[in-house]
Amino acid sequence: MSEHTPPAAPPGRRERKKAATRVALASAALRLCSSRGLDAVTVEQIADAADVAPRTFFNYFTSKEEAVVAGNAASADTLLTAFAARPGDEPVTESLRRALHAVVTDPGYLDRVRALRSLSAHPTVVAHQLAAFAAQERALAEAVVARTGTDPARDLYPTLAAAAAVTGLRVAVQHWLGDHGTDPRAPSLPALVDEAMAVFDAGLRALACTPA
Amino acid sequence: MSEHTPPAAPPGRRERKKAATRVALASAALRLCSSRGLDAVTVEQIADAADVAPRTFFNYFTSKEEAVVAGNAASADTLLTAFAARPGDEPVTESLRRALHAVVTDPGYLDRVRALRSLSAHPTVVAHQLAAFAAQERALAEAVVARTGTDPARDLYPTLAAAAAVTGLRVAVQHWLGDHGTDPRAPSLPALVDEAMAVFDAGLRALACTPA
DNA sequence: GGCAAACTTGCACGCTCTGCATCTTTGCGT
DNA sequence: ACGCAAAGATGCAGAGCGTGCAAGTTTGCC
Repeated sequence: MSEHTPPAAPPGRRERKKAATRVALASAALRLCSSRGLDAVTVEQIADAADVAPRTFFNYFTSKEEAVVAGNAASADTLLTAFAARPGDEPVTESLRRALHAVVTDPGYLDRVRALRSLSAHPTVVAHQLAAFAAQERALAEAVVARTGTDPARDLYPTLAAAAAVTGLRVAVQHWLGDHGTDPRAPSLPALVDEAMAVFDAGLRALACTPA
Repeated sequence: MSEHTPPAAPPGRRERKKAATRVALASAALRLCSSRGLDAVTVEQIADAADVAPRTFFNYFTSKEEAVVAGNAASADTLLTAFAARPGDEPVTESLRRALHAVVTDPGYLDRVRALRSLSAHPTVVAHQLAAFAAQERALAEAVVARTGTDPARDLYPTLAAAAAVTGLRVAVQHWLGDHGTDPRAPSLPALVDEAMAVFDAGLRALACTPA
């Protein structure tokens, strides 16, 4: 997610090491858990794989589940960056659609989605995954507020737009993971995203025209 | 959620006791945690309040969080029942809107929402709350499938419609909880639900007309 | 070099959650 | 009514989780 630090500041060695440790823990967690199964992996094993003490794990994450879904922060960054890169006079829904495309066409994203798929049987993982989505949604809503100058406390629009985008992404990915392999000519992920966003497009444009 | 048991079967004493214990545990968990704070409450205290052994708690729920949000199953039932009660020739979006009204006008629902509000600072509770929403969404999608006869593996519509409804509910409640008390003439919860569903209405109707 | 802040690590402790064995209750047939 | 079998409740033990605390170690900076 977006830290409120100066983005132009070159991160020092300490920051880089911290980030590296975080990534190492998160990827080790995802790799181990998706291959062996969630409950067959202990925090100690994850810490060993990342070459830190077990105690250190809890300086970064409060639970296995949190570490497993931590990679979603990368998608959130992709989404926010891509949204911010769109021209300001473009309709918000179009910017959102393009930003979603940037996410789903990122090869790393698909790898993570596939790895997480095997863990979708674990309710706690799913729960934390949804929490990550919610965080992404909040950040996106803020970006929409910044773009449109609306007041989120008075206007439902930015929250709804962000929710629609994240929901579209979630439904598209869910559907894509579901019937894949069964149907050789199944729609592509970007096409599913388009289909989902098309549903929300008209309504959101209409709402955008009526700020209080 | 809907058990696949014959609905006309009168539940025996055993079933009734089980249901009573479940409710007792869930309400004790919500009451204790919302008043004292989540981490100030142990499973043992919840079990004591429900007058069962600590071990028994885990025969019903796998964690405190799950028990705290268990009351959402009631909302899910309200939603599904209200949706099923709508006439079959009514547009699905209209049925969904009415069903959502049935949920948010249920006084018990508002009590639970308010109680849960104080726990929204705990990431694990929020995560499980979102998981409950997702379960509600899945059940609703099945109901839409049954109503429309669409194929969820091929058609995005039922999943998207259910997701839109639950998202609308979530955004409306979230917004309603946010600026309440600050603005005396804030919109009512049903009005917010209407506003959210209005955004999704046109797009969903258009999609509904183009099944493969 | 040396200081202070930040990070890592080890330790201890209470709580969570599960598997297993046992006991009690419920449902049901005779 | 009796008794059996299934289902639930309970106790116990143990592995693992998650956190506060008090070190030790590294980093940034003057």
